[in-house]
Amino acid sequence: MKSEINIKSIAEALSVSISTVSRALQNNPKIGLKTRELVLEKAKELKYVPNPASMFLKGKKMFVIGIIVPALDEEFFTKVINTVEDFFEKQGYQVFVFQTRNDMKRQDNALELMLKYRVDGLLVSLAGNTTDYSKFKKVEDFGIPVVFFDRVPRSYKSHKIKCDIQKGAVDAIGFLKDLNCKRIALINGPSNLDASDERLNGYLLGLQKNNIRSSQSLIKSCDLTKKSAMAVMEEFLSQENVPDAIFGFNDYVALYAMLVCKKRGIVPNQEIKFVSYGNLPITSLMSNPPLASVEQFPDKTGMEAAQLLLSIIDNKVEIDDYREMIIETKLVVH
Amino acid sequence: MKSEINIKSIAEALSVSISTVSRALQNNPKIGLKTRELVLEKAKELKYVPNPASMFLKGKKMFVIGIIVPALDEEFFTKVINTVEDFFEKQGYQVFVFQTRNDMKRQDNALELMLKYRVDGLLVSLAGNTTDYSKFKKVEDFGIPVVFFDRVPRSYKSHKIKCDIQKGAVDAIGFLKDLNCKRIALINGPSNLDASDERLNGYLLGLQKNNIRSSQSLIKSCDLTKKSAMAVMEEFLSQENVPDAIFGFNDYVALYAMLVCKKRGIVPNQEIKFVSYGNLPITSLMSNPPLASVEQFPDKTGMEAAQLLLSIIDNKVEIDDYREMIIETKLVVH
DNA sequence: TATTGAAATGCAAATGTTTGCATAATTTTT
DNA sequence: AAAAATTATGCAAACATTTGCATTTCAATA
Repeated sequence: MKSEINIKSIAEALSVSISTVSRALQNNPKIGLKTRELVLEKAKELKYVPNPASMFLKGKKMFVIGIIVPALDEEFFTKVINTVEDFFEKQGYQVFVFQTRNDMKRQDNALELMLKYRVDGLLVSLAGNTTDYSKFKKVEDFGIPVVFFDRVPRSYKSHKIKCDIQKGAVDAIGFLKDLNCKRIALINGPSNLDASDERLNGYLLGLQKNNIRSSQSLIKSCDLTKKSAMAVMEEFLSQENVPDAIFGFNDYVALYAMLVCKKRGIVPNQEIKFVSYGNLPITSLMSNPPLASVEQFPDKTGMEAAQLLLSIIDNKVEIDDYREMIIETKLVVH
Repeated sequence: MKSEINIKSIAEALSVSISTVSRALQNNPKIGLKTRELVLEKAKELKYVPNPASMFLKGKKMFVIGIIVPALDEEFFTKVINTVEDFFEKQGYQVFVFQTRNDMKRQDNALELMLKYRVDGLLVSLAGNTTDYSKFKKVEDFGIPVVFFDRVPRSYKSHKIKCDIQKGAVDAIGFLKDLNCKRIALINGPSNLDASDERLNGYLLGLQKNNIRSSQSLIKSCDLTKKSAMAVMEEFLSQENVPDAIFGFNDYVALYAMLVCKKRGIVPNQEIKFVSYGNLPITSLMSNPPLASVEQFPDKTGMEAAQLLLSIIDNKVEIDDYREMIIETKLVVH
């Protein structure tokens, strides 16, 4: 009901055939210059907007990429998005964004939308509570390639670009050991995240390598919200075995934990040292950022994921020739 | 070429007519229960995905809303996005996001995409360098309603939800006056932004109301990047007339300016007081946040914009019965 | 002038789905 | 048992555009 101008309207207004109009609009050289100009002019005059239906009917490419992230208010993801956009724009694609806010239902809806809009490819960082991958299967069965990045599925077979979380953890623990920390606590993320598992493993491995005894009382999880992270920190400060270092799931968690210290008059990074993941620019605004943070290179992650996706779209890599890539991490000391 | 499964495949597989399949998939009660179940089962088995072409051909609603913002890494916009999503999800719509990164060309591309995908409505916060509104005209002529929020066009007629920037500035200056500040500097945004004009006007009005003489040397602009904001602050500190207060375009600008102070050993908010716009949660993580910040209520902005857009979509408000709304601001002292 | 060749344009089929109308099958009523 | 009412299914047109093939138009050549 929106606009009733179609190529037929233009054809009638100019007394030419529909095919002539169609070809003129595509700048087909078979159409004479005069006719072509007339058509283009009339199209503008009538405010013609092509109906995408035929694109879908004829199975044409849409030149659109979808990117699904857990959250838009995490700097890591916006950095990835920017890189992906820059890359695909150069290739003539547009990128649109969808956030799941860590909800699988929203994620599934997003996948249906991508299917409906026939995107040419999909980059995904998983919602935290993803338990069922059938929608991803559906998308891929349909022929739309999916590349996971950062928060990648544990067992589901697919293309994956992830960073070496474990090595980052080992480095971080080593750094704290050198500062003579002995009671290093981990504020981890939710247990259903693969990323949490890897942090825990890296943390334990790091302790082991540095001959530090691990303790159940120094390992706690939060759901990554401010409230939850602060509550966990309160627990640490209230218990008998008070940590002398905090290893945060990411910079935000560390910053939230620091807030609790400040509230209690404890100056961060003195009695209690902080390290975390992300090395996000936001920390550069703080007077007391974490002493060190594991850089995860969102630019590189985004670039690798985008390049892999394009290769699959261009049939240079088979859609089911699943590739995995590990992005190196680096502990950055501030 | 992606998937060749259509309702015809299902119809043939079950030896029923295409119309029966179509109706069964729509849960049309005219179709017998057994048939319906058979069809649904077969559809799943064959991994049928409906072709959106017919939606477009028949002019059906897509139940999709687009939202275009200048940047995803500004907390204000992600908050608006969250609110808009929550609202529209309840109404059965999906929301997809596009960022322009303050580039009009990207914005125009995004508008073409919205047209191509036939979104039911559009929420837009303008790219900084928007000079030409013809693409917006095109979208609206086509019948897709557009509601601008926060960064709204100055002269282009449209639906607009914006906040009372000027009053915020006057309040902020009053606050600084009470702290005995006499040389209040403004670090404004780029001059092509309407939001910059309003801040300047509010700033000047505030000075006037408080009997403070304005000075050209206390007004500078940056392009909102960290580098640019810090450069401006350097200038202020190097010039003869050193400010005793900084009024920042937003919290980020103020935080960047504070970094310069710290680098020079000046403790922020002592010799030089800071106030800004946004009252963003991020400032709560700082040990020295701006003394006060003008809250712009992203939730309210998003909600009002979403509600207005829905009213237009539902034909409760005519698309060209342009509404404007001013969201009150509030100076929040930390 | 007739013939050839090229350029410009038109016809009609094809694409996937919905839907009003028609028909067929079944059940209910007389 | 026949007629009427109900239920289930099918036919075919409609939607906007593209495109292979056919046709027309016109200019150039023989």
